[in-house]
Amino acid sequence: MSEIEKKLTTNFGYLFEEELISEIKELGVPKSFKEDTTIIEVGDYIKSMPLLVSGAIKILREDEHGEELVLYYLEKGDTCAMTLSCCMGQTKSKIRAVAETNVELIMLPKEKMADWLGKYKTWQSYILQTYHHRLDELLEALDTIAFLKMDERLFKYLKDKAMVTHNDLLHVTHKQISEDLHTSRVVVSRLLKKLENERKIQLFRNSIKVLEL
DNA sequence: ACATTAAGTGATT
DNA sequence: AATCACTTAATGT
Repeated sequence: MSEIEKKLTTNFGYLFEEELISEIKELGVPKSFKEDTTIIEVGDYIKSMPLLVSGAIKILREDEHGEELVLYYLEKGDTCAMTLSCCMGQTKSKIRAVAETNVELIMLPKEKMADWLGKYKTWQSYILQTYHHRLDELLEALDTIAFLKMDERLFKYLKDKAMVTHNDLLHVTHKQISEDLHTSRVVVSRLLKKLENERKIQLFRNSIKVLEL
């Protein structure tokens, strides 16, 4: 049994019945992406659906000028709700997915999606749960942008990032953060300095340590 | 030694 | 919170 198959069993074994797991093993194509590589670009047509086996994926909204904004992260056991709607309809992706860490995926042929919905109860509830979960995350992202001030947004961003990477030391520059939050580098630098004075983080060149988790 | 990139800061809108 | 203009510090060639 391959490494990825083992991980599949550990991460999804309790979710799916054995039959479904073995179908996934048979039909799924393992794929991996290195940190910081783009997995899905805005406008891509989706031909298969990914199951996230390990690592974390950052989901971004992007406007026509390439200006971006982080929406939420996917972690192991998750799948992409955007892909689901793209697989069902024949629409293009409206989001960008970038590997936050090294990532292992299993790509499932989209033709099977509808089949499995009828065939496997566990699959059905997994898909519904995914939609539910994503809708929640999206609302949370909306609240963050609408109601939180920039300094709170920034601190939340850092905490989320530390959470999905399982590491309180973040390798990121002020410029990258400003792009993810869709603001300017100067603002990020100033607010980070403020957070450091409040003993919530520690600043280094090219990295930030989150103290209050 | 020089160029480039990251980060800090005052002033203005 | 954004932008400009400038400085300082670290890093690469």
